[in-house]
Amino acid sequence: MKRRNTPAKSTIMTLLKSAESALSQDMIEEKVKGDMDRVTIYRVLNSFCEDGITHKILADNGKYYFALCDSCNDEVHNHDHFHFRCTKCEKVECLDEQVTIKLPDGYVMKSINSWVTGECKNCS
Amino acid sequence: MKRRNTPAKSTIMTLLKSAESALSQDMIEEKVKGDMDRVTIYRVLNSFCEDGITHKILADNGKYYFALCDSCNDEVHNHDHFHFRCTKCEKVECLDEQVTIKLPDGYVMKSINSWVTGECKNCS
DNA sequence: TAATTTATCGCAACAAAATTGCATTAGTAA
DNA sequence: TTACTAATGCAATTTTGTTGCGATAAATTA
Ligand SMILES: [Mn+2]
Ligand SMILES: [Mn+2]
Ligand SMILES: [Zn+2]
Ligand SMILES: [Zn+2]
Repeated sequence: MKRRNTPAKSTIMTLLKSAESALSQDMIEEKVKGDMDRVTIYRVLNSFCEDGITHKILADNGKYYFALCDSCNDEVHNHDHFHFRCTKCEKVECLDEQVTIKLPDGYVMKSINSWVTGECKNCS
Repeated sequence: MKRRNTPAKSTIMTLLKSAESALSQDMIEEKVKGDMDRVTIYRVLNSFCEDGITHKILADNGKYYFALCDSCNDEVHNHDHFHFRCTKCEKVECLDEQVTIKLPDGYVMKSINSWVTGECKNCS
């Protein structure tokens, strides 16, 4: 299954690159409304994730946010940092601060998903 | 809007009380299957949350989990601890460890939602 | 450049989860 | 008992995401 470059992919990729924050499914859908089909957006985003170009994170509002992978390698996505979601402007960003936790004996950690909700520095 | 005591509410409340862990929407639905309508379950759970009797937390598997509020009072719900979800037995539990984070200047925290996924001490 | 291959697209249909509207039932207080 | 209306069950609807399939077009080859 060889990938092909298409207008749909370029458009979405440009959106993700120009976004200073992670974009949710419906934010993307809103921005490209009319230009491409709903299904195409889903498929493009999924293919990006499959290819390790983006990752999706589930926020505490129930929505998936997509972001370009930066310091991730092909195999390992590293997101053990806090994510911040602003309830005013709805922007999502990765915070520098790493999540640290000491689990009780016998517990094995596979992944972490930590969200802080509030107001960002532009909105507070 | 005065609340009333009904069989549906008692049933669900009993389930929550007897559960040693938080229950997801569909776990509850499974247990009361046939006894009451799906819609009623949704409405009962929502009313519990509105009244501050329970809180719901969105897990990183996309499901909502409901738990009785323990050390919360009417106004303030305090859940700034890590939640653990076991991928084998699917149990969800609140960990003792508090989440600590120092936000960058200008950021205001409203709430925290932190999940660790892995294997619990019974399953590892 | 033209033909070939098949990834991708758009559209319709489908599916699952949750919500809403409304007529009926039943909890509560007078 | 009666009156009031919260709560319920059921159907319809909304929301979100998936699947199937014929048409389109990106990439490769001739
Ligand atoms: Mn990544
Ligand atoms: Mn609570
Ligand atoms: Zn903001
Ligand atoms: Zn377990």
